[in-house]
Amino acid sequence: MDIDTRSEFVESWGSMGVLWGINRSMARIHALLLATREPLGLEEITEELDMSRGNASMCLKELRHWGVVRRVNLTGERRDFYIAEDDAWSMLFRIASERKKREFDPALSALQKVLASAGEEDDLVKDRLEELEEMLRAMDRLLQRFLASEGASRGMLKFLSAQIPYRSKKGE
Amino acid sequence: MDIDTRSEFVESWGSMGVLWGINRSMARIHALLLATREPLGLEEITEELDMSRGNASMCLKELRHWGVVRRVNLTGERRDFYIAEDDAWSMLFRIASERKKREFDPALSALQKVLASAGEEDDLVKDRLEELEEMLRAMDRLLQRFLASEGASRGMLKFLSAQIPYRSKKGE
DNA sequence: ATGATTATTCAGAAAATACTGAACAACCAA
DNA sequence: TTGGTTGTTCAGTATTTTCTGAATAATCAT
Repeated sequence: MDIDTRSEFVESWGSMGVLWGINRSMARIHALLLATREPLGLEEITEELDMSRGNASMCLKELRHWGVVRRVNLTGERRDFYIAEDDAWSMLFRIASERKKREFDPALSALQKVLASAGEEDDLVKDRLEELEEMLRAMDRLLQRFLASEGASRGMLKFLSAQIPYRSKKGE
Repeated sequence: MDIDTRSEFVESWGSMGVLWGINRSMARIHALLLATREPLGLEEITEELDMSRGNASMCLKELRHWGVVRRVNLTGERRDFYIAEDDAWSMLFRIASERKKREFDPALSALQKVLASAGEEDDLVKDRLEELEEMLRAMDRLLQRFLASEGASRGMLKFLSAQIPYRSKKGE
């Protein structure tokens, strides 16, 4: 694959990462793995993306935690290698759910509390906040519809997992 | 309105602000104006939210720039006062559009370039990236449908803008 | 065991972001 | 004009976030 094109993709994906709340390094690593056929080792990643081992290691740990990246062992290789999981949806799905829970839902319920306590005399405020609540609920529905589509595009699991000749490792 | 409830709303809205990419101070000011019947002056805002005049002034400038807050003049008052615009949608609409343009669209086109340059031999990568592209386009459609609903909830423009024959005083 | 290789952690450095406050500007009234 | 009041700006500061790199841990071969 064209190397310039790939690095442009890596950087774009890095910028977009903030949209779903992951930092640039994580998103860049994820992009690199997505765009690469072969599993990559820490060495290759730090080299290609020009970042420290420590940072890369931490990012990979988190990416694995989100279920977005998997660690594999190649026969004859001592080092660890990493590949992107096949369903990129899961990243969005999990991270978005998490953020929704942490940031969205509290605001929604606070708003509903305000609404409940707004006396009838507060017409202006009440109308405005009702509109706001409607907006949040619209977002909620939209988000849910989006998240519900997770799994829709599964099924093309003709993926690396099996075909990479690898041996298992304890403590995985 | 219950003061505790209101401040809880202000803080929640502040946290949620980061979701659409505005900072805490801006979102808090916006929330305060949304939850308040009367127009507020700089003084009241800095006092209630405990922030500097400079910060509040800058935030209000930006909020006006996004078309989310309006400046009004009260008869007999020399100072400026501020109210939240009636259609809170516009905030999301404009900010989301902007972010989409800056962060989303470049990633999508970079991805499409990668796809175009991925040779047929790269089956694995290609499949994976096609799935990714599909995901981004799904988000695109969703975002567009959401943004298209702007205007749907207009029409309750029974608002402050002109009427305000008002006189506010410190120590309400 | 020892040494060689690779992985992880985390205290501190660096960078990015947000905020303050004082200087200045704009405005008004007398 | 002057003096008083309010608004805006921005250089510097504070805070938060991200990254580095050296220390440590883990693993493997011999």
